[in-house]
Amino acid sequence: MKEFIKVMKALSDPNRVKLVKMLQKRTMCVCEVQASLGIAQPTVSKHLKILEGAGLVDRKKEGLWVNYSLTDGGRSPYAASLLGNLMHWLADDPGIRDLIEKSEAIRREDLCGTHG
Amino acid sequence: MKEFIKVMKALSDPNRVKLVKMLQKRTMCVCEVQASLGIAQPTVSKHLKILEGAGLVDRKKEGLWVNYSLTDGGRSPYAASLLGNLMHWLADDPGIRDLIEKSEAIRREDLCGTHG
DNA sequence: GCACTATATAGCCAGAAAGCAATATAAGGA
DNA sequence: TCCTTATATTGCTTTCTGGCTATATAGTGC
Repeated sequence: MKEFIKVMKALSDPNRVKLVKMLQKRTMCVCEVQASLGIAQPTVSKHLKILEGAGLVDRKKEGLWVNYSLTDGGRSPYAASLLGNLMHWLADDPGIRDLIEKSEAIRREDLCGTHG
Repeated sequence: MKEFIKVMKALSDPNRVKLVKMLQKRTMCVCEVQASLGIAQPTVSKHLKILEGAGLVDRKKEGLWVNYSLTDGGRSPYAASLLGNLMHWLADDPGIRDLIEKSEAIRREDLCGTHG
């Protein structure tokens, strides 16, 4: 039950759902998410932690950056099923459409210092 | 998006999930739910209203009683899908098992005045 | 109309959750 | 080592949520 509630709660926040929808398109680092959603960086980190705790998202540290991507759902059947449904759900939502379009134009190189 | 969030929020509370699992077995009135979950009657009404608002539950007034049942999901594809999944999800959860067993022994006639 | 009963609503409180600014951590390059 | 940078954590404030008691509403039967 606890696992189930964790997944549902994780997907009960608009910003976290948007995050999942963006990660369907590509792996993203924190600063890219921050720029896309227009919220503060610590808030993004918090959201990502909640998604990770629910088994919806994986983190992979690469140099200074941390790359987040959707899980394969292996850790939680609830997460797996919801992620599957979310592949098509909200695809026609205007807010999501705009966000995806916007997020696809965002590159970490343009946001952060000239690291690469 | 709003519709989706409403469904997810509705299913983010343990008592509401338990309620759905009980309604899978049979239609129930408020006082039966109250006795099963062991929470106050107004709290039950509030939960049912949230589930109804998300398109997960239907209400049908019959005399003094109000009978609640699961919807066919026609009002919301999100509700439909989640209700479908919840038919098997949590079936083996010990807490749910006990609750279902307990709730099946509860009859409105034993709870309320000798109305019938 | 009046009494009774099942449910809904209103009002309140404690705890959870989402947001931010400030600070700490960790990794890379000089 | 020291500086810079990307992310995480801390601490705080505000809003939302779940619970309760008390009261209102809506049927039923006299």
